[in-house]
Amino acid sequence: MAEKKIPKATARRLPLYYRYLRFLYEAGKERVSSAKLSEAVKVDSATIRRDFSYFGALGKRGYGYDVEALMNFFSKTLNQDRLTNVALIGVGNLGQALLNYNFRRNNNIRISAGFDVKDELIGTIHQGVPIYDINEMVEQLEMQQIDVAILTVPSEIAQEMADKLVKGGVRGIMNFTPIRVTVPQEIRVHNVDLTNELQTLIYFINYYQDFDKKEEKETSDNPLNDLFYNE
Amino acid sequence: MAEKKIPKATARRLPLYYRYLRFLYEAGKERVSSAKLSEAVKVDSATIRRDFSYFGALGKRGYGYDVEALMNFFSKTLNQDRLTNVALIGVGNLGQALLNYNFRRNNNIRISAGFDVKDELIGTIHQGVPIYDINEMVEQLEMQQIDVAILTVPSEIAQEMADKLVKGGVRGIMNFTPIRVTVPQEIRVHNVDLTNELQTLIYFINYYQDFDKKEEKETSDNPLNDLFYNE
DNA sequence: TCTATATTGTGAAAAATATCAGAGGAGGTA
DNA sequence: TACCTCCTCTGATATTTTTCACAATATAGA
Ligand SMILES: NC(=O)c1ccc[n+]([C@@H]2O[C@H](COP(=O)([O-])OP(=O)(O)OC[C@H]3O[C@@H](n4cnc5c(N)ncnc54)[C@H](O)[C@@H]3O)[C@@H](O)[C@H]2O)c1
Ligand SMILES: NC(=O)c1ccc[n+]([C@@H]2O[C@H](COP(=O)([O-])OP(=O)(O)OC[C@H]3O[C@@H](n4cnc5c(N)ncnc54)[C@H](O)[C@@H]3O)[C@@H](O)[C@H]2O)c1
Repeated sequence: MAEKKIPKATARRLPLYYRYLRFLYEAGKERVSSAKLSEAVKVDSATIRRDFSYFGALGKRGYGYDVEALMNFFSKTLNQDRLTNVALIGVGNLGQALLNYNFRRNNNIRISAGFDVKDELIGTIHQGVPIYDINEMVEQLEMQQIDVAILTVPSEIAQEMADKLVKGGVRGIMNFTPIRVTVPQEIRVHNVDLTNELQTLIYFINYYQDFDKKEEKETSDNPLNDLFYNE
Repeated sequence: MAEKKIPKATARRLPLYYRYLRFLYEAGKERVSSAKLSEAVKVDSATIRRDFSYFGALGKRGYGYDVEALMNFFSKTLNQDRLTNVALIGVGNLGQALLNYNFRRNNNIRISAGFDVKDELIGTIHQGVPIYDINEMVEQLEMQQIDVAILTVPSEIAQEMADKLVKGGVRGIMNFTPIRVTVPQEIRVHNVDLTNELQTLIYFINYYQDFDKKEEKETSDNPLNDLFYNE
């Protein structure tokens, strides 16, 4: 919290930079330029330099950035040294996929508890993660001091579950349901709206197709990967 | 499509508006104001009005918007009347979750073919969707005239698969791998980077506590308006 | 040491997006 | 009809984000 204001757009790209720096480090690379980084993450090199500059002068003119140092810097910035336990609410289709994956490649994120209503799930252990009765959720969240949750329940009960999460002291929710839940302002919700994402993609390819016919040139200077993340 | 330039930020919100309009319509509502819509989708009402205005004057002063008319308008705009077939590349953890879901609530999107290398999957039918050998992909994509693909393969082969998708004539890719693939400029890629998303969320709750975000409405008396979100 | 080369860091400008605020139209009421 | 309330539409403005472009400077090599 010591940093000054880091623009949100920048914050969203940090994990991306970090991931690639780790890759470079593991590949034995010692230095990297913003131009090289740009190729890999598909973000304009000027944007990368600007992003880095919010954290001070991390590079050397005429040289670039030291991979290990930069990686370590972002590791700290992104709390890579501290494990964040995450709760999974709704161990269905999507929930199980996430559970199996469990962010394996990251040392700092781990789903540590699942919650569901299904009897056949309650009490079992999936991938080393215990599944609890949803009725024990508030209690368990508090006991285990979990402050991030992934919401993968049917949309009908999304708001109800969000309320419970808040009661359980959660501070961040990654919401996969199509419902925009209402929570107190200090709670952050990131919506991952896959249907929306796909529909937008379809809209874009049709929109740009028609656009091409009319204004030939438009696409040529259009950077193609605008990272969509969903705000 | 006769529209002039629709801002990308606006385009990304269209499916959200459409979804809620459908909901209102099914609930028998005839009219809706930007303020009411704003509560549900958690987008500032001025932004909503501005978004709509790019498509012309869709509402009436002092009245609001006619739910059915607006819904139908967006239905056309979003190609809801035409089915878009989507290919699923990599029928693993995540792929199967998506396949089971298959965007059921949407009449215009359907995963119509899956591709994988696993012998036990090839030739089978999941949820009515045939799974083909990955080696037949280019051929099948062309034959079935598929132009959108969901990429859920191991990251190591993400680029290779993207190249094949391009060869198969796909115009849009929803990429779940952490790799930013390189494709010709006319191909659109939407990256859904779940790990990034979660790490960003954690970064936000640690560093942004509550700055930004203004006040929020905790209650909604209208049972229709249990639809909400944040950010 | 000097020079050529590479590449950062950052003011300034541009572009994109969000928000404010008020004129004015629409509908309801008496 | 007169009047009140609601709420869109939009010009103006604010904010955020991206990009340009170049002086500054570190390194490598002669
Ligand atoms: N699966 C996808 O590909 C996909 C895509 C887009 C959006 N979504 C959204 O993600 C959410 C989950 O989707 P899914 O396909 O995994 O659904 P699912 O039905 O497979 O899983 C939901 C899980 O929640 C559990 N559940 C039901 N009621 C509960 C309760 N009261 N408390 C706790 N758990 C409860 C169910 O037992 C089930 O295990 C849905 O809101 C869906 O709209 C999913
Ligand atoms: N599962 C998650 O929750 C999750 C979260 C974040 C990111 N991801 C990313 O999504 C992608 C898929 O994840 P997953 O968990 O579903 O992995 P997975 O291993 O379960 O599934 C991958 C599938 O791709 C198939 N495959 C392998 N090689 C192939 C080839 N050459 N051609 C065609 N198919 C091939 C495999 O047979 C398997 O069915 C990965 O890149 C992963 O990093 C997944």
